[in-house]
Amino acid sequence: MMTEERARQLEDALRNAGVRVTRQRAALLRVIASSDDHPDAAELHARAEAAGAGVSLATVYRTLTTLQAQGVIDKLEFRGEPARWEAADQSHHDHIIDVETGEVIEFTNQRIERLQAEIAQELGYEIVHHRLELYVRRVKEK
Amino acid sequence: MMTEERARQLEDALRNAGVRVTRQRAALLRVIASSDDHPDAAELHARAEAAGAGVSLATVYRTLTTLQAQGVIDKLEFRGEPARWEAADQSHHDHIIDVETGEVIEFTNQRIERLQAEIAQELGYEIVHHRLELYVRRVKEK
DNA sequence: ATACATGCAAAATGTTTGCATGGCA
DNA sequence: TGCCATGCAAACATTTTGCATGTAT
Repeated sequence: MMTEERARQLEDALRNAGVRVTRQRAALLRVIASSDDHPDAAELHARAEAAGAGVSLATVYRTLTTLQAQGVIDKLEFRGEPARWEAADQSHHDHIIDVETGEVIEFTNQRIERLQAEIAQELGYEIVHHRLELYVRRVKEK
Repeated sequence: MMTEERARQLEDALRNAGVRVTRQRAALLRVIASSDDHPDAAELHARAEAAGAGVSLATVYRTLTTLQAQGVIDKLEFRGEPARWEAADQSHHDHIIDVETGEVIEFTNQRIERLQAEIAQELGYEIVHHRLELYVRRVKEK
Protein backbone atom coordinates (compact mmCIF):
# COMPACT_ATOMS: atom_id res chain seq x y z
CA MET A 1 0.00 0.00 0.00
CA MET A 2 2.58 2.54 -1.11
CA THR A 3 4.36 2.54 2.17
CA GLU A 4 7.71 3.19 0.62
CA GLU A 5 6.45 6.02 -1.54
CA ARG A 6 4.72 7.67 1.37
CA ALA A 7 7.79 7.28 3.53
CA ARG A 8 9.91 9.05 0.93
CA GLN A 9 7.44 11.90 0.71
CA LEU A 10 7.65 12.32 4.43
CA GLU A 11 11.43 12.23 4.38
CA ASP A 12 11.47 15.06 1.85
CA ALA A 13 9.05 17.06 3.93
CA LEU A 14 11.24 16.61 6.99
CA ARG A 15 14.40 17.62 5.15
CA ASN A 16 12.63 20.68 3.79
CA ALA A 17 11.74 21.58 7.33
CA GLY A 18 15.38 21.27 8.32
CA VAL A 19 14.92 18.02 10.19
CA ARG A 20 17.64 15.43 9.65
CA VAL A 21 16.56 12.10 8.27
CA THR A 22 18.58 9.59 10.22
CA ARG A 23 18.54 5.84 9.80
CA GLN A 24 16.34 5.59 12.89
CA ARG A 25 13.86 8.21 11.74
CA ALA A 26 13.64 6.65 8.29
CA ALA A 27 12.87 3.29 9.86
CA LEU A 28 10.20 4.73 12.12
CA LEU A 29 8.59 6.58 9.23
CA ARG A 30 8.21 3.27 7.43
CA VAL A 31 6.75 1.59 10.47
CA ILE A 32 4.26 4.43 10.84
CA ALA A 33 3.40 4.58 7.14
CA SER A 34 2.64 0.87 7.12
CA SER A 35 0.55 0.87 10.30
CA ASP A 36 -3.13 1.60 10.08
CA ASP A 37 -3.87 1.01 13.74
CA HIS A 38 -3.01 3.03 16.86
CA PRO A 39 0.23 1.70 18.38
CA ASP A 40 1.94 3.06 21.47
CA ALA A 41 5.66 3.85 21.74
CA ALA A 42 6.60 0.37 22.94
CA GLU A 43 4.69 -1.23 20.08
CA LEU A 44 6.31 1.05 17.49
CA HIS A 45 9.68 0.19 18.97
CA ALA A 46 8.88 -3.51 18.74
CA ARG A 47 7.82 -3.16 15.11
CA ALA A 48 10.94 -1.22 14.25
CA GLU A 49 13.08 -3.85 15.93
CA ALA A 50 11.19 -6.61 14.12
CA ALA A 51 12.12 -4.85 10.89
CA GLY A 52 15.74 -4.96 11.99
CA ALA A 53 16.00 -1.23 12.59
CA GLY A 54 18.12 -0.97 15.72
CA VAL A 55 16.50 1.99 17.44
CA SER A 56 16.50 2.68 21.15
CA LEU A 57 13.24 3.30 22.96
CA ALA A 58 14.49 6.76 23.97
CA THR A 59 14.92 7.61 20.32
CA VAL A 60 11.45 6.33 19.55
CA TYR A 61 10.07 8.78 22.10
CA ARG A 62 12.19 11.64 20.81
CA THR A 63 11.25 10.87 17.23
CA LEU A 64 7.55 10.72 18.01
CA THR A 65 7.79 14.15 19.58
CA THR A 66 9.61 15.46 16.55
CA LEU A 67 7.18 13.96 14.06
CA GLN A 68 4.28 15.34 16.01
CA ALA A 69 5.83 18.80 15.92
CA GLN A 70 6.15 18.40 12.15
CA GLY A 71 2.52 17.44 11.87
CA VAL A 72 3.34 13.97 10.57
CA ILE A 73 1.62 12.10 13.38
CA ASP A 74 -1.02 12.73 16.03
CA LYS A 75 -0.89 11.72 19.65
CA LEU A 76 -3.90 9.98 21.15
CA GLU A 77 -4.32 9.76 24.88
CA PHE A 78 -7.08 7.42 25.95
CA ARG A 79 -8.08 6.76 29.52
CA GLY A 80 -5.05 5.85 31.55
CA GLU A 81 -3.33 3.82 28.82
CA PRO A 82 0.06 4.78 27.41
CA ALA A 83 -0.23 7.33 24.60
CA ARG A 84 -0.93 5.97 21.14
CA TRP A 85 -0.02 7.44 17.78
CA GLU A 86 -1.47 7.56 14.30
CA ALA A 87 -0.42 8.93 10.93
CA ALA A 88 -1.73 12.46 10.48
CA ASP A 89 -2.25 12.41 6.73
CA GLN A 90 -5.82 11.30 7.19
CA SER A 91 -8.68 13.72 7.67
CA HIS A 92 -9.85 14.71 11.12
CA HIS A 93 -11.85 12.13 13.02
CA ASP A 94 -12.88 11.14 16.53
CA HIS A 95 -12.67 7.74 18.20
CA ILE A 96 -15.01 5.05 19.43
CA ILE A 97 -13.39 2.64 21.86
CA ASP A 98 -14.95 -0.76 22.53
CA VAL A 99 -14.43 -1.13 26.27
CA GLU A 100 -14.56 -4.90 26.06
CA THR A 101 -12.16 -5.54 23.20
CA GLY A 102 -10.07 -2.36 23.17
CA GLU A 103 -10.84 -1.98 19.46
CA VAL A 104 -10.73 1.57 18.15
CA ILE A 105 -13.06 2.82 15.41
CA GLU A 106 -12.75 6.19 13.74
CA PHE A 107 -15.64 8.45 12.89
CA THR A 108 -16.60 12.04 12.21
CA ASN A 109 -19.87 13.85 12.34
CA GLN A 110 -20.11 17.31 10.90
CA ARG A 111 -23.08 18.27 13.02
CA ILE A 112 -21.14 17.54 16.17
CA GLU A 113 -18.15 19.47 14.85
CA ARG A 114 -20.34 22.45 14.12
CA LEU A 115 -22.05 22.36 17.49
CA GLN A 116 -18.70 22.33 19.24
CA ALA A 117 -17.57 25.42 17.38
CA GLU A 118 -20.82 27.18 18.26
CA ILE A 119 -20.54 26.36 21.94
CA ALA A 120 -16.99 27.65 22.11
CA GLN A 121 -17.87 30.78 20.19
CA GLU A 122 -20.76 31.64 22.48
CA LEU A 123 -18.35 31.63 25.38
CA GLY A 124 -15.83 33.81 23.57
CA TYR A 125 -13.41 31.05 22.67
CA GLU A 126 -12.04 29.49 19.54
CA ILE A 127 -11.29 25.78 19.46
CA VAL A 128 -7.62 24.89 19.29
CA HIS A 129 -8.19 21.17 19.36
CA HIS A 130 -10.80 18.84 20.67
CA ARG A 131 -11.24 15.31 21.79
CA LEU A 132 -14.37 13.25 21.53
CA GLU A 133 -14.28 9.64 22.58
CA LEU A 134 -17.19 7.28 22.90
CA TYR A 135 -16.53 4.32 25.15
CA VAL A 136 -19.00 1.70 24.02
CA ARG A 137 -20.17 -1.86 24.37
CA ARG A 138 -21.66 -4.01 21.62
CA VAL A 139 -25.43 -4.20 21.98
CA LYS A 140 -26.57 -7.70 22.74
CA GLU A 141 -29.23 -9.04 20.38
CA LYS A 142 -31.98 -10.92 22.06
CA MET B 1 -22.10 26.09 51.29
CA MET B 2 -23.30 23.12 53.33
CA THR B 3 -20.04 21.31 53.15
CA GLU B 4 -20.45 19.68 56.51
CA GLU B 5 -23.98 18.53 55.80
CA ARG B 6 -23.00 17.08 52.47
CA ALA B 7 -20.01 15.35 54.00
CA ARG B 8 -22.25 13.69 56.58
CA GLN B 9 -24.64 12.49 53.90
CA LEU B 10 -21.75 10.92 52.08
CA GLU B 11 -20.46 9.28 55.24
CA ASP B 12 -23.84 7.68 55.80
CA ALA B 13 -23.96 6.48 52.23
CA LEU B 14 -20.53 4.92 52.61
CA ARG B 15 -21.43 3.20 55.86
CA ASN B 16 -24.60 1.85 54.28
CA ALA B 17 -22.48 0.43 51.52
CA GLY B 18 -20.28 -1.28 54.11
CA VAL B 19 -17.36 1.09 53.62
CA ARG B 20 -15.65 2.19 56.81
CA VAL B 21 -15.51 5.88 57.52
CA THR B 22 -12.04 6.46 58.86
CA ARG B 23 -10.59 9.74 60.06
CA GLN B 24 -8.72 10.02 56.74
CA ARG B 25 -11.75 9.32 54.59
CA ALA B 26 -13.87 11.76 56.58
CA ALA B 27 -11.25 14.45 56.06
CA LEU B 28 -11.03 13.78 52.33
CA LEU B 29 -14.81 13.84 51.99
CA ARG B 30 -14.80 17.31 53.49
CA VAL B 31 -12.04 18.48 51.19
CA ILE B 32 -13.96 17.14 48.19
CA ALA B 33 -17.32 18.52 49.32
CA SER B 34 -15.82 21.97 49.72
CA SER B 35 -13.95 21.99 46.40
CA ASP B 36 -15.74 23.13 43.30
CA ASP B 37 -12.74 22.87 41.00
CA HIS B 38 -10.92 19.84 39.59
CA PRO B 39 -7.95 19.00 41.81
CA ASP B 40 -5.53 16.13 41.29
CA ALA B 41 -4.42 13.68 43.97
CA ALA B 42 -1.46 15.79 45.08
CA GLU B 43 -3.65 18.88 45.39
CA LEU B 44 -6.26 17.00 47.41
CA HIS B 45 -3.49 15.72 49.63
CA ALA B 46 -2.18 19.25 50.11
CA ARG B 47 -5.64 20.55 50.98
CA ALA B 48 -6.20 17.75 53.47
CA GLU B 49 -2.85 18.46 55.08
CA ALA B 50 -3.63 22.16 55.18
CA ALA B 51 -6.77 21.24 57.10
CA GLY B 52 -4.60 19.34 59.54
CA ALA B 53 -5.79 15.92 58.45
CA GLY B 54 -2.66 13.80 58.55
CA VAL B 55 -3.25 11.56 55.53
CA SER B 56 -0.60 9.86 53.45
CA LEU B 57 -0.55 10.28 49.70
CA ALA B 58 -0.98 6.52 49.29
CA THR B 59 -4.19 6.72 51.26
CA VAL B 60 -5.38 9.61 49.16
CA TYR B 61 -4.97 7.44 46.07
CA ARG B 62 -6.65 4.46 47.69
CA THR B 63 -9.50 6.62 48.94
CA LEU B 64 -10.06 8.20 45.56
CA THR B 65 -10.36 4.75 44.03
CA THR B 66 -12.81 3.73 46.72
CA LEU B 67 -14.92 6.85 46.39
CA GLN B 68 -15.02 6.45 42.65
CA ALA B 69 -16.21 2.87 43.03
CA GLN B 70 -18.95 4.19 45.32
CA GLY B 71 -19.96 6.75 42.74
CA VAL B 72 -19.07 9.65 45.01
CA ILE B 73 -16.49 11.18 42.67
CA ASP B 74 -15.56 11.07 39.00
CA LYS B 75 -12.09 10.76 37.55
CA LEU B 76 -11.07 13.17 34.78
CA GLU B 77 -8.09 12.44 32.62
CA PHE B 78 -7.02 15.38 30.48
CA ARG B 79 -4.14 15.40 28.03
CA GLY B 80 -1.07 14.05 29.74
CA GLU B 81 -1.72 15.75 33.06
CA PRO B 82 -2.19 13.79 36.27
CA ALA B 83 -5.78 12.64 36.76
CA ARG B 84 -8.15 15.15 38.32
CA TRP B 85 -11.27 14.50 40.36
CA GLU B 86 -14.63 16.10 40.90
CA ALA B 87 -17.65 15.48 43.10
CA ALA B 88 -20.15 13.28 41.27
CA ASP B 89 -23.34 14.69 42.75
CA GLN B 90 -23.64 17.14 39.87
CA SER B 91 -25.36 16.32 36.62
CA HIS B 92 -23.41 15.07 33.62
CA HIS B 93 -21.32 17.59 31.76
CA ASP B 94 -18.35 17.90 29.44
CA HIS B 95 -15.30 20.13 29.76
CA ILE B 96 -13.78 23.09 28.02
CA ILE B 97 -10.11 23.62 28.82
CA ASP B 98 -8.46 26.98 28.21
CA VAL B 99 -5.06 25.95 26.87
CA GLU B 100 -3.49 29.20 27.96
CA THR B 101 -4.70 29.43 31.54
CA GLY B 102 -5.56 25.79 32.31
CA GLU B 103 -9.00 26.94 33.45
CA VAL B 104 -11.74 24.32 33.14
CA ILE B 105 -15.33 25.20 32.28
CA GLU B 106 -18.20 22.75 32.38
CA PHE B 107 -20.94 22.51 29.80
CA THR B 108 -23.51 20.19 28.30
CA ASN B 109 -25.33 20.21 25.04
CA GLN B 110 -28.26 17.88 24.57
CA ARG B 111 -27.97 17.88 20.80
CA ILE B 112 -24.41 16.63 21.00
CA GLU B 113 -25.42 14.00 23.54
CA ARG B 114 -28.16 12.79 21.25
CA LEU B 115 -25.94 12.70 18.20
CA GLN B 116 -23.39 10.61 20.06
CA ALA B 117 -26.01 8.06 21.01
CA GLU B 118 -27.21 7.89 17.40
CA ILE B 119 -23.72 7.37 16.03
CA ALA B 120 -23.04 4.55 18.45
CA GLN B 121 -26.39 2.95 17.78
CA GLU B 122 -25.91 2.94 14.04
CA LEU B 123 -22.73 0.93 14.53
CA GLY B 124 -24.42 -1.54 16.85
CA TYR B 125 -23.04 -0.13 20.08
CA GLU B 126 -24.40 1.41 23.23
CA ILE B 127 -22.44 4.14 24.97
CA VAL B 128 -20.94 3.17 28.30
CA HIS B 129 -19.28 6.50 28.90
CA HIS B 130 -17.97 9.30 26.79
CA ARG B 131 -15.52 12.10 26.91
CA LEU B 132 -15.78 15.39 25.10
CA GLU B 133 -13.17 18.02 25.69
CA LEU B 134 -12.74 21.29 23.85
CA TYR B 135 -9.28 22.77 24.13
CA VAL B 136 -9.77 26.44 23.46
CA ARG B 137 -8.17 29.85 23.38
CA ARG B 138 -9.86 33.13 24.17
CA VAL B 139 -10.72 35.01 20.96
CA LYS B 140 -8.80 38.23 20.70
CA GLU B 141 -10.93 41.34 20.15
CA LYS B 142 -9.57 43.73 17.61
C1' DA C 1 33.00 20.65 10.07
C1' DT C 2 29.45 21.26 13.04
C1' DA C 3 25.16 21.30 14.73
C1' DC C 4 22.09 18.01 15.75
C1' DA C 5 20.66 13.01 16.77
C1' DT C 6 21.63 8.82 19.33
C1' DG C 7 22.34 5.27 23.10
C1' DC C 8 22.70 4.31 27.62
C1' DA C 9 21.60 4.67 32.13
C1' DA C 10 19.72 7.46 35.45
C1' DA C 11 15.98 10.48 36.80
C1' DA C 12 11.41 12.17 36.84
C1' DT C 13 6.48 11.50 37.23
C1' DG C 14 2.30 9.63 38.69
C1' DT C 15 0.42 5.74 40.70
C1' DT C 16 0.21 1.13 42.92
C1' DT C 17 1.42 -2.36 46.31
C1' DG C 18 3.56 -5.59 50.18
C1' DC C 19 3.72 -5.80 54.75
C1' DA C 20 3.50 -4.73 59.51
C1' DT C 21 0.56 -1.98 62.40
C1' DG C 22 -3.58 0.56 63.63
C1' DG C 23 -8.56 1.39 64.23
C1' DC C 24 -13.74 1.17 62.75
C1' DA C 25 -17.96 -1.39 63.27
C1' DT D 1 -12.62 -8.85 68.16
C1' DG D 2 -11.99 -9.30 63.38
C1' DC D 3 -11.50 -7.46 59.21
C1' DC D 4 -10.41 -3.64 56.81
C1' DA D 5 -7.61 0.67 56.32
C1' DT D 6 -3.26 2.94 56.93
C1' DG D 7 1.71 4.37 56.56
C1' DC D 8 5.94 3.64 54.79
C1' DA D 9 9.00 2.47 51.44
C1' DA D 10 9.73 -0.01 47.57
C1' DA D 11 7.99 -1.26 43.05
C1' DC D 12 5.88 0.11 38.84
C1' DA D 13 4.95 1.98 34.21
C1' DT D 14 5.69 5.50 31.15
C1' DT D 15 8.29 9.13 29.63
C1' DT D 16 12.18 12.42 29.86
C1' DT D 17 16.97 13.77 30.21
C1' DG D 18 22.36 14.36 30.91
C1' DC D 19 26.26 13.24 28.76
C1' DA D 20 29.56 11.21 25.81
C1' DT D 21 29.64 9.70 21.09
C1' DG D 22 28.08 9.28 16.37
C1' DT D 23 26.41 11.19 11.87
C1' DA D 24 23.53 13.82 8.21
C1' DT D 25 24.02 17.80 5.69
